[in-house]
Amino acid sequence: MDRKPADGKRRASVGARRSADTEAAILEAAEALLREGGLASFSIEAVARRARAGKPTIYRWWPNKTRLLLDVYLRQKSSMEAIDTGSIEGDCLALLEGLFAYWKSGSGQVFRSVFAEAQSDDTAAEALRDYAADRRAVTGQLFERAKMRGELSDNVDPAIAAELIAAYAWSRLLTGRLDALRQELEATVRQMLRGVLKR
Amino acid sequence: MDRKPADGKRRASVGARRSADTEAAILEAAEALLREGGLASFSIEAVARRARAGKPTIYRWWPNKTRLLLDVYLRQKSSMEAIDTGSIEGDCLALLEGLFAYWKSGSGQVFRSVFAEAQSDDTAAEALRDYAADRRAVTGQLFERAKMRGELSDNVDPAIAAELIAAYAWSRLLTGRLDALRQELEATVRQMLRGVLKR
DNA sequence: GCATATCGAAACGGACCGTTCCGTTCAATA
DNA sequence: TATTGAACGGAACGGTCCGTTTCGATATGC
Repeated sequence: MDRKPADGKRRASVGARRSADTEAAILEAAEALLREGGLASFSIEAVARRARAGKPTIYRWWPNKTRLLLDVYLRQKSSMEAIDTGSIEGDCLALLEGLFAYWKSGSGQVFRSVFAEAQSDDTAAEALRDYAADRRAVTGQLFERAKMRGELSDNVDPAIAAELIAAYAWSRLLTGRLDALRQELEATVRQMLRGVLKR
Repeated sequence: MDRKPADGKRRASVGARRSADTEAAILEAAEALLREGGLASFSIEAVARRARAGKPTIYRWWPNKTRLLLDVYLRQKSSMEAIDTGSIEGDCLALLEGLFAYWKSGSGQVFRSVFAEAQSDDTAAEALRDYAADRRAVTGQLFERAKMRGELSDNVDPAIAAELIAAYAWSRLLTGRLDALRQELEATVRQMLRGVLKR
């Protein structure tokens, strides 16, 4: 007995190894189900059927349904190329238009599912908080740059600005209102940047 | 046979009528479950157990779980007294602080559950859109009033302003970040109202 | 060959949804 | 007051899903 190494680590490679094909098939099936039917049609059983995999195989590599959902979500390449239009107004518009188009292409369903899951699952909530903080940092750079250019007031907090624009985009996604006209987006961005107070 | 009236309408009142006690017990049990454990612990079976009611009784009056959730949600008294501090900055601060305190008192779990449900259920999504539009109208009045007072620029759109502040509050709720310090809220409101552009 | 590890298929217990049946209770009416 | 129809709670149902267990088959390293 006790044939394991003293350090407790499993031996590296005896026996069959994890099938990369199966892993890919599971992730692709899960993503497809989410994009097509959202969280309602996303179940481990449906993923297994579609991937021609066994449920135990899924549970061998993912501890539960939420983790699989998060894996699909985090695996999505942002594919958001760097934004730099030269003005903060142009940057914000490009950000929102790019985001809305990306979400409308199917990824919105995945993101919405993560949001839904995060309302009752702690691990999903934590993952979403981490992701949101990361996005705030990235978007904040747009405002940092604009500040460097002298476009913004000196006492502006880029993190707050990034949070406001992200909150707007998310609320549009989560209430199913991504069909904003260009003109509407322009008015919103302009008011967000200029504020409302009389000057 | 054919003892029903020719117009097909049911007779108004023969037999027992809907028990107001039972209806109240069901709604109270449902609300309590949502406030205590969120959407995860909200099931028709649990509601029936807690309300000492039969499942068929619930399904007799509510077509499905989502409608019962929405009924609990819409029955919550907003209890939000009218806001009028004299300045738009004070109004926005009072709005956010009141909202956060209200949500922290337990109602936040109910609202979060509606948001989660709305990500995969169309009737919940529609109800949420309607509610959001209503809130935009109410909050927009704060900005209308400020405009009347001459506090705001003439070309400000109160609806956009209301949408931005609601989006900020919701994103805080949905990502579990209601613990904003007073100072943080003040900075956010100030930046939202003044904008970020150099003037 | 033999031990180990993976795989898919099938089945399981448990929870829940939404429905059906049953016997009881309640209230309007004849 | 007796009758009648409607609402009630309890029990059970078929179905779906979660997460687990068992099984036989297959792939890999010693």
